Amino acid sequence: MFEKLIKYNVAMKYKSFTAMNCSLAQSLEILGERWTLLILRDAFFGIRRFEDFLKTGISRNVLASRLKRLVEEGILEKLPVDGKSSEYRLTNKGLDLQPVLLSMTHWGDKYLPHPDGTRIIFEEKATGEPIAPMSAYSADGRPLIAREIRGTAGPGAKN
Amino acid sequence: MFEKLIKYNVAMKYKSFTAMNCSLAQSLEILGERWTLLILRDAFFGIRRFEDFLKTGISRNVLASRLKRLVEEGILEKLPVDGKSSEYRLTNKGLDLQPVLLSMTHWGDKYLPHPDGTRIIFEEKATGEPIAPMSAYSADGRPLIAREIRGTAGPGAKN
DNA sequence: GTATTTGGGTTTCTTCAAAGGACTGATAAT
DNA sequence: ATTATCAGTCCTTTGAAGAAACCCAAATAC
Repeated sequence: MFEKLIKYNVAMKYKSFTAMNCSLAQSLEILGERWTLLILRDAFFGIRRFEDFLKTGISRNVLASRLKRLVEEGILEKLPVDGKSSEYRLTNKGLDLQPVLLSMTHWGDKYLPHPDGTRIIFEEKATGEPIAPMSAYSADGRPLIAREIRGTAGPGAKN
Repeated sequence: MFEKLIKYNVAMKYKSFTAMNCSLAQSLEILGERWTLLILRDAFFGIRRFEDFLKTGISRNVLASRLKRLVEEGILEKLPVDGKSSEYRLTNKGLDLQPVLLSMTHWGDKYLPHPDGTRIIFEEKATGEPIAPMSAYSADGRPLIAREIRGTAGPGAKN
């Protein structure tokens, strides 16, 4: 009689992607919430404080909820600073999201451009040269386009 | 008197990212809606029909709304098939999203793995070799980690 | 040639999440 | 002791997701 309540209502939320057994779905379960990737973008640009993340335009309650989740997932770490406030910093897991952010940014640069030109140029610190546009590469370093790649089931594929 | 209606209610939705003048925000305005990237994943795996996209678990009304948007944005094209049904296919603009999907998938492979191993292996059709993990590269082809890259204002930066 | 199925949606209803503003509590500065 | 700052929480309103029912045109079955 209460099965439905117990099974569905305990933590009822938007339909979860985790049952999909697809790494993209697993990633989107965390990264796909509204504002999350923009918060991470800010983190990559050096933002660390709650009040500074707010300036992006997110509301306080949503920011609090996203930061909590990102800390739980080990993407950000929360560090207390002189008793009063605290800082959020990217972990290595978070830093490894840079290809995700760069891919989306480059795609936006190409297809949804600003009339005056590129908004932000990503360059190698050491040389000052712009980085290459994000692309897939073969194991031996040749750029690959979509049609040259196929997906095949690996050991963790749906059984 | 009707200004508010006209300005805000015509296409009132969640707070838009388009005013941010950031290519990532522009991309997320389209790609950041729930289910959108999973629909595109399916499209990359060859799904083309409404009823087949449904099998991912999305509900009909949301699927209809996402497909409509993706067609409007030129990411998918809708082609009539023998009078009755129709097909959705990736355009070049859509195919260019592969780095986005691969980056998220590789990150998920690494940090949210299936206990049995990789779920889907992406390989080069011509050689059968797995592709390289997604990474940023310098203009001359050296892989770059997050800390080696910085963003600087380009001509389209906020004025 | 009418009846049924199929593909591709739309409508309606309920529930959940985002937006936004007010409020809180703990530390720090005056 | 009073005010300001930082980092949240709480509350209300509104929009979007989920689910199921309904719709309609074309094809197919009988």
